[in-house]
Amino acid sequence: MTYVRTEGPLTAKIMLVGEAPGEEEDRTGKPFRPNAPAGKTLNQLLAQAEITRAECLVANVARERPPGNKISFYFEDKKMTRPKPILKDWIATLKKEIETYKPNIVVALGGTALWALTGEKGIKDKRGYITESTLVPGQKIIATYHPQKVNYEWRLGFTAIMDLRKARINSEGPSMPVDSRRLNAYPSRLEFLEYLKYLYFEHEAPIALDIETVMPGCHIDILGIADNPNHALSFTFLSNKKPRLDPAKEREVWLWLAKVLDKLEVIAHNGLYDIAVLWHHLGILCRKFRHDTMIAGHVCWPEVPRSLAYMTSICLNVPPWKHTAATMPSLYNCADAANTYGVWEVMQNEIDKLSVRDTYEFEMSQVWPATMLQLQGVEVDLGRRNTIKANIKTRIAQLNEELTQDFGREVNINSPKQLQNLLYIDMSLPVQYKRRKSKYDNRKITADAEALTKLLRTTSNPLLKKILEAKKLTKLLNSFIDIEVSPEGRVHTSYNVTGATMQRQKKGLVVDDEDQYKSFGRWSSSQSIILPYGSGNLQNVPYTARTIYTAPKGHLFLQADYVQAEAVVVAFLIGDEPMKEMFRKSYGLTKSQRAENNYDIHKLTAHTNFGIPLERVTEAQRDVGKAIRHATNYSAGPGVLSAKLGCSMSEAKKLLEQFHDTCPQLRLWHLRIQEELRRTRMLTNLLGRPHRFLERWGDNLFRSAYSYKPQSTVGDLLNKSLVVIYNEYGEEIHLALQLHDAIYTIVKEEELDRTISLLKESMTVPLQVDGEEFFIDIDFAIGPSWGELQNYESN
DNA sequence: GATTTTACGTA
DNA sequence: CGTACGTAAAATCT
Repeated sequence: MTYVRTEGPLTAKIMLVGEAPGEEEDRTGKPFRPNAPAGKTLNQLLAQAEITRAECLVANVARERPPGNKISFYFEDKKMTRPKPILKDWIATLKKEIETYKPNIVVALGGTALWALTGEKGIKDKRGYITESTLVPGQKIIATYHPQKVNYEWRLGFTAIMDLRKARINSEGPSMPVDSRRLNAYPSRLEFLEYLKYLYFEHEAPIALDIETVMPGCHIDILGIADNPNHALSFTFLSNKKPRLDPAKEREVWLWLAKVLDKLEVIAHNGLYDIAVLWHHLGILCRKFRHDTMIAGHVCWPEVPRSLAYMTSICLNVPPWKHTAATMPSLYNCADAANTYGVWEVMQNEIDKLSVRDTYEFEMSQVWPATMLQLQGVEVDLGRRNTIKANIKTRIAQLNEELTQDFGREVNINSPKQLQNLLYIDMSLPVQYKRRKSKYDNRKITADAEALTKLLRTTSNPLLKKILEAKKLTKLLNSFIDIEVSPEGRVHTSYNVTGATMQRQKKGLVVDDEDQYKSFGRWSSSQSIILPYGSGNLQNVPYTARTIYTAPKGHLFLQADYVQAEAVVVAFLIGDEPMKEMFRKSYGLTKSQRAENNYDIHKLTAHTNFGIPLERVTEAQRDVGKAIRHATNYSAGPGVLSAKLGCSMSEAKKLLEQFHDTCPQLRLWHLRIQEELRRTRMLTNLLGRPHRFLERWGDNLFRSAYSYKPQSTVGDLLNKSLVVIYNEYGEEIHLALQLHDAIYTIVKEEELDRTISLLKESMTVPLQVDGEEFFIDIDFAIGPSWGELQNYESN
């Protein structure tokens, strides 16, 4: 084993510390070799951060390559907190090197280096902030992701580059950055009142607002305001969930706050939450909420985390503070407010630099209908709900009883493990594997619905049919029928304008959630933490469960949905003339008129694919057309198609080839998308929303990119209409739900036709591809509940 | 008790 | 080698 020495000029301002040598490092005795993956990536990241590697000291914590490149080898315990003696020695060496060479800043590359320098774990939360080392007290450090982690998760490269830039900026001297913020976390009531009066009478610029809330119910316990990035006050209303002030005195504070919020423009981070709570609990309308840093983050960097802690690490040079949430909540809140202000100033520039102001304002305008929909909720017909619930329960019990008889014992079919054992061991059925995302992934045994369906098809075993039915009903019951409703008999959902959920309840606290953060401009829907009633997500309720949502007496559920929206966009984007022709001809026709004329995209696909005259395409052939169209639009493979159609792989392959022969435009368009990506890694949808893709160059990136323009155009189109309906006709149109390409309203029967014409007018928005204008048709359907909608053709 | 995995609902 | 989203129950970890 070669000892890998620290490399670079001894007078370096920046010292980079990695984890351990790899194969190439072991061979050459030098750290981060450019011909090894991690070294290559490190060099790329440094170049982008404008750091000259030759001017840096480069070291590793461990000086010899561990077996299998596994750093855990050097630890006594699995959690990697107790180093073995050899690692202790190396850390002592590192300490000595830092003390001797005195770099201005040490960059910890990855979790192991962070731990060695500070004793702390959790690179994701600790990265991006300038802190002091505990290994060498007084030594300035910053942590970022290890280059090898960036290799595995390419999108982290953006973050690593930003962190390295911060390191460069902080490398001019050894001293810690000056923190000039004045955070007043414990003002007296009079002091806070004075501050509110000052804001009301003298302050003119926007203020940043942040609230902390306690569960259950999201009552405000702390409220912070910043009037600039360096000055904030936080006032505590509740301690141990009890008011600190007597009601009259507390009311005075809220009254002044309401006056301030009525006068000054407000900046917030995920202000959707704050304004909903202020309105719901206090009746305070934050009418000048104009700026949101989370929305700014989403618009500027759609594939990057959007929590305040993350954005602050990228935008500002302030100390970390999120760890103070539990111990010093008011100071934490105060820093939240100040940092929100600071991030906002930076993002203002970024918005203009990236020319995304229109998209930003567009997302801001969605805040109001989203808030209204969350607080309003949807009524549940409890009588109906209970009937359905009882019926499903009876059927499940019956099926379970039969299955127990059939198996000769009790089997929990909702347990993947038990079901697999039953199918593949007890019943000796052929083992089914999950479709892999990549051929390099391991094959995984599965007993999911797709596997069961396939087994049912090949073996015709009636047990499988029962299992499928029981599983489906259990899901329906647990997720969508057996739900808790509010005392008012309603359910609520939180619509997330920036796509993925950003906050959720954890141990009673509201925390940021950063697991997923990619969004193409469509809203997501999740459990409202203010009004936690219902199944949470209202965008995935199955048709059978929708019947429990009924319109009040004398009212109807009205659905307005864009017809074949994504397919229309695809047709015009790829320049498929027969498809465009069909959509042009059918535009403005009613559903029945389209049917009479065989204006049907899937029939058309079957027609071009099999050469069958349009009017002679059978239902079965149409289904094949539909499956092919679906598969090809999103560049799915033959595996998906064969599963969908229940045909063999070779048949599916043939169908796909046939499709591409008759519709070469699609593949050409895919190539054009690749070319567009190659130039700037940016795609812009038909409504001007840009999206910068951060994933590694390859098929996954391409597939994601192919779906971007159609999906996000339709999402934006619908939200654009929704905002118009809310702003222009909010008083007379009762909006109920948003479902990506459909808007649901509740109407009085006598106002049906007028509402339809207003909706039609608001939803008719022109789109353009290469100067050619087109529209997407709108269909209407009505019914007594969300689940019983019938096509409605008004005059 | 907390976190991860598996499965599954919608567009 | 569809994508995107959120949630429930089981499995697994600590």
